[in-house]
Amino acid sequence: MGRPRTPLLDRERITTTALELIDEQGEFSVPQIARRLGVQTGSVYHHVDGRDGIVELLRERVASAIDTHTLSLAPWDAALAAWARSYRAAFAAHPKAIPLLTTSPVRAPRVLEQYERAVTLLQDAGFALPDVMPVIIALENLVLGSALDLAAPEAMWELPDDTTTPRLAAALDAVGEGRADRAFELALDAFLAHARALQGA
Amino acid sequence: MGRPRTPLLDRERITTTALELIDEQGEFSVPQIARRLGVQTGSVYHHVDGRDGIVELLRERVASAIDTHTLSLAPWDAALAAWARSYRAAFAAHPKAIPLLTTSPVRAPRVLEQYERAVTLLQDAGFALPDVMPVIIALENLVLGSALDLAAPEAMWELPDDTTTPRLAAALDAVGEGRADRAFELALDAFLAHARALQGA
DNA sequence: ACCTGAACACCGTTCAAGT
DNA sequence: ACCTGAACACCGTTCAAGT
Repeated sequence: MGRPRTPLLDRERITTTALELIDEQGEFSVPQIARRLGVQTGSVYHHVDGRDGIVELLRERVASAIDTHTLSLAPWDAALAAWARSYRAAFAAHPKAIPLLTTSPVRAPRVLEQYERAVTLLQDAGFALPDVMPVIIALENLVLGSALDLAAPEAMWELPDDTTTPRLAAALDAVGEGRADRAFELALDAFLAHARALQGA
Repeated sequence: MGRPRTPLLDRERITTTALELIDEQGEFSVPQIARRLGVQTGSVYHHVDGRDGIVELLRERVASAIDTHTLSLAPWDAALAAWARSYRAAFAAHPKAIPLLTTSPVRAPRVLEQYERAVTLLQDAGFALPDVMPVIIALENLVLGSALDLAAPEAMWELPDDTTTPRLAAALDAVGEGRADRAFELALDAFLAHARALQGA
């Protein structure tokens, strides 16, 4: 067949298809993507830096849903809280992708820019320079840890047998639905209170 | 050859070999394990419930390093703090295994028992039942999020170009070595302070 | 019960050949 | 530059055959 008049593939469509596959089945493979797009497996490699490259594109795609406007809010603690919620919501929109995206470092420029702005926010708010990154990383840990919890909703705490862990079962029953959300909000509250204390010192 | 007088394989050695492979290269495969143990690939399946079963064994192995004695400490907040540190340290001992272990639910009895004890600890300390699980899950999120940060040490924040994110680069320089540890301790402090406040209410 | 040896479907990646 | 078609090494899993 050779080169088509107009390209059959592009990074955009490859990323979209990969995300669809993940949303449906929790996984994706290069042959699966090619099949959906009616193309040979090898063709995908002309647009993308291997399977890892596709994961990187997914990271950027998911992160693009984070509302960067949040970092312009005032005061600074409201900005941080809104950013964290939006960050978590972006990942929560694709729960099955979370394991894939949280395991390797952030390189996407779009994401790094957000960290740059967060640093500025905290410096302007009067945080000591050595405190800035620990605060941001602690918040990120909180978001990602909570996102992991979201990734395995009920399964995460599906007990094999109530009789071996009766207290755990009772405690789980007492929380019910918004379990993951409540844990996140609790941790976020804790974090913000501590950050405020740190700002003064 | 048929059945040997004394078994060539057991779950213990399979788990150990898988963990060795992960520590060395960040991955493992069933054929690799078999090769190291001088055995055919298929033989492994006589002792283990597939590749996923090996991951489950790894989860239990790593979790077995958590010091359960910590949950007997007093007062309750000291117990929680020590438990969290030991939990994190157990994962930190095998950083390359973290992505594999944090992505799926906890089923190992050994781990569930610890949660049972944590529930008891908090109930005895006077926490309202609906508050118990959010507190524990928030702490777990903190531990796992921080463990993920440990999994990709320098790589996590290796900036491609200081000029595009100068403030981020400066803030990172200002923290240096104990970056991940400081973020964890900061988040843990925040969490404990908030938990103490919650206990009264 | 436990191991071999072979098989199967699937994967990631590369590459000459075509336009 | 972009796609095909075929190839390669590797993977997870199963299973008859042997002891």
